Amino acid sequence: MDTRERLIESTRELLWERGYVGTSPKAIQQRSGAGQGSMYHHFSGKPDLALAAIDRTAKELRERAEAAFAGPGTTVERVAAYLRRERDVLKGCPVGRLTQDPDVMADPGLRRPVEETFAWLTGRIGELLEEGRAAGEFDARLDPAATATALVAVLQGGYVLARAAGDPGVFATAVEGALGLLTRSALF
Amino acid sequence: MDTRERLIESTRELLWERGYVGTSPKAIQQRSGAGQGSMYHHFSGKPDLALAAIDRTAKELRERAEAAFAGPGTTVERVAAYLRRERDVLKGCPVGRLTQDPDVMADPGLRRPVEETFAWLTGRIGELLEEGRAAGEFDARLDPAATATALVAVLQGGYVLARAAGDPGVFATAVEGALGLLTRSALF
DNA sequence: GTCTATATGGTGATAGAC
DNA sequence: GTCTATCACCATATAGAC
Repeated sequence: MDTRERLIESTRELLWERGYVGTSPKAIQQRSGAGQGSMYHHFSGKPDLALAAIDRTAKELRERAEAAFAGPGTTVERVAAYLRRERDVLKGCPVGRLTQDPDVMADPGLRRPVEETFAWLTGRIGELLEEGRAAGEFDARLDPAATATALVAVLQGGYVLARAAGDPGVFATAVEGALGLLTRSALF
Repeated sequence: MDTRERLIESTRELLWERGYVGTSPKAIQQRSGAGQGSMYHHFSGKPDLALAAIDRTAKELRERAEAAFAGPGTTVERVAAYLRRERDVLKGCPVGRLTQDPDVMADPGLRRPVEETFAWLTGRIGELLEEGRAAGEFDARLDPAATATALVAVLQGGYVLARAAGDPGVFATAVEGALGLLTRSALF
């Protein structure tokens, strides 16, 4: 892995662990093993490096979601597979945590990938639920878009509650609670 | 409002807006109009002041929730009233945002009120749903505790999605999506 | 590409006068 | 109780040699 690559990967880790405000160029240099001059040669500064890191993290989230959605089963089963996917729960969502970072939200360039990621994810799950509704997989009175938004919110909130409790099981409980509601409505 | 009080209130605002890592003693002094010496006279330092602020914010959240739960209607209606309560959506949850702050989670004293708040809220909603189930308000196969966890997660995740989108409407959509699921299951 | 030197301002506090 | 002085260190770079 070359220096530029190590800088991006170290920044991704630090943004996940400490957020944008809590991540200093010095910390990035130390973790990546790159020097001051090296970092400013490859990137114009902290925002530029953070953008490269955030873009990659957002892309990765999207690819993992697509992989789960492409699996076998009914549409509801594929959505459930994504919700139940293995996760580093106590570390939180590497994209969702950025919404709490005032300096990220204040910078349109840094904010865009965050906004796009959730718009895409919610829209994609909404499409799947729409298909499921058309196939008669659950109560036709449910609004696919609103239900999709609620499911993505359960994931993001599940991270919050699990971190508060210091227990990854809380995330799983939230997901199963939501799937229980969706499944009950599937048995109408 | 005396100096001590202004220090606590200013810290509450700053923790909400910028988090613990993003809030400096200097910023607190400027917002409160208190001097350096004044702040260190009333509090031993940043963690001590943050604890006073977090405790008060947690207490407030609890009181507002109790007020909604004590309203009229069936238990499901009272839970719905809490979920739909007016909120400063784009500012996020003043307690939930602290779970993303590594320095808060690393300090047991600061972390305790956060942990207790969510344990209490989830447990309280679980009790209400348990009552509702006993009263036949919804599908008896639903697990009240898991459903309560999912509902609280929808709130916390709703804040995240609304901030990502820059649109408070997304929070409302998530809540209505979740209530739609709960209501459909009430019509079993 | 990478290094070291240098710079301005912020962070989180302590000391002691008033 | 509040103020000013002082401090050691960190944040976020820029400059220019190698």
